[in-house]
Amino acid sequence: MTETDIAPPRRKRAPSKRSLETRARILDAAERLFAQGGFDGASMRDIAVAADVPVALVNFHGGAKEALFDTVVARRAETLARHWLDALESAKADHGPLDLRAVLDCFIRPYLNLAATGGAQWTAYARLIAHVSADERWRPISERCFDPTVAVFVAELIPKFPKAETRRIAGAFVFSISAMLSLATSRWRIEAMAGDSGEATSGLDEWADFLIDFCEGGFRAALAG
Amino acid sequence: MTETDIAPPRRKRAPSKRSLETRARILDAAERLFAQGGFDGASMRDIAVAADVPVALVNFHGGAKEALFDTVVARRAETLARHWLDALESAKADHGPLDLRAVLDCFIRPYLNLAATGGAQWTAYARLIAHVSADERWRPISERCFDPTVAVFVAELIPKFPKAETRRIAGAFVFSISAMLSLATSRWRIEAMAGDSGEATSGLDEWADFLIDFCEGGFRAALAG
DNA sequence: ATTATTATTGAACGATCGTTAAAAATAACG
DNA sequence: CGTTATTTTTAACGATCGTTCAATAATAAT
Repeated sequence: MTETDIAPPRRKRAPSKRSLETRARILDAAERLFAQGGFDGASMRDIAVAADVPVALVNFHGGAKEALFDTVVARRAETLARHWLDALESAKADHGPLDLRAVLDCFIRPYLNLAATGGAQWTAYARLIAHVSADERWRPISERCFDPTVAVFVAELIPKFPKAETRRIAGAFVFSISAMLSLATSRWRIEAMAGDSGEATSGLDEWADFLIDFCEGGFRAALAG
Repeated sequence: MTETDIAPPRRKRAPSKRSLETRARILDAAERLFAQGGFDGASMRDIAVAADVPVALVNFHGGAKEALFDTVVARRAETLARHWLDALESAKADHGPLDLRAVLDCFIRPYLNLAATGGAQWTAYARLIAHVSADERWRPISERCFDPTVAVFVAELIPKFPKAETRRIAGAFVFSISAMLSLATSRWRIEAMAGDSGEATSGLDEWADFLIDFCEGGFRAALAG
């Protein structure tokens, strides 16, 4: 029982509708700005301006800055995890035991779909995850919000490579995750590297298929035998 | 001829040896702290303390903060590029025309080698590159310092996939780069995901081979046909 | 409608930020 | 050595940072 285990303050009344809207507006603004500039790149005042509220309200609804960051990341984590796990379960229900590609598909496609077609907030959240994933400082958040789901997928892959060490399967999955995040956060880089040539712009599904091809081939080649 | 094209101030005397040492100490400290916390995560005062100099000296030797960041990134860029291109040329000289794996090897291994065995400063620099690569804000630096070399490698790969669009080859290379950076910056994540099991820790070369296997397989699978 | 609780506001706190200016010290050159 | 350019130091500037507090307004509960 450390000092951090303080009991949450007891509420005596339900929060008003307006208050909930304000809170949501603040969290949305924080999500957008944190996604854009990371934790240090967004200030509480920037967030307040973006949410169109006085600065003190950000502290009131979000707590201290680190707590706000934590709240913003955690807010959609469960929904995203459910998307991931639902994809896994419904794929199993539809096609029986899953092969490697199907497992990768269940991880990559829901994320890219939400990032591209889930609205501006999910687009921001997808970028935010990249920040959390890149900075060791947020490892506790990662462990709490994402690692459990990732562990499910890794566990799903282990029996498919009976001769491979778990460490390597996890490594290949980390490679896949980083490639996935790079696709969501820096497609501009890819398009730029291909030159200004007017090649037809690819859609989401095309890139998703391409990425899944890449990861599947990577898994097979790196864990063969 | 814009206002930014100001002529560099003419020197009338050679810089002293002590001054060069101080400058190097400052750039080294900035490199370490920028690598750790990114541009916004490191303050000029932190850098000054780490370099054991007064704050004003950081400005004197490094200029404004953005210029300092730029200088730090550019400082080792040429050396790294030469490592990359030398690997390419000497591999060609030794084995004639290179296959896919050899090209990937020439890109991945020099980077990982420098990151792991090039000393603390190169380890920091390897992490710094990940920051530059992840933040669109530093795209000009990327374009100037790294994109030319990357373009050489992509050009080397194009004839190996005559039926593939350049955009896709570039995409697969970006996937490979992000996986490579993730290996240099977050091996802790991989080791953590594999569980606390006491599996023997892998060395650099083992992980490098593994990553190259992964990328080669990814390229072949994604660009097949 | 009254009251108790929550939400919002405006202002301010101390700390730290990047940057600059002017002396003081150091090193290079004639 | 004496002179001059360069480097280092010390101190301070204004701006912005995260956070807090006392007030006022708004709202749910009685």
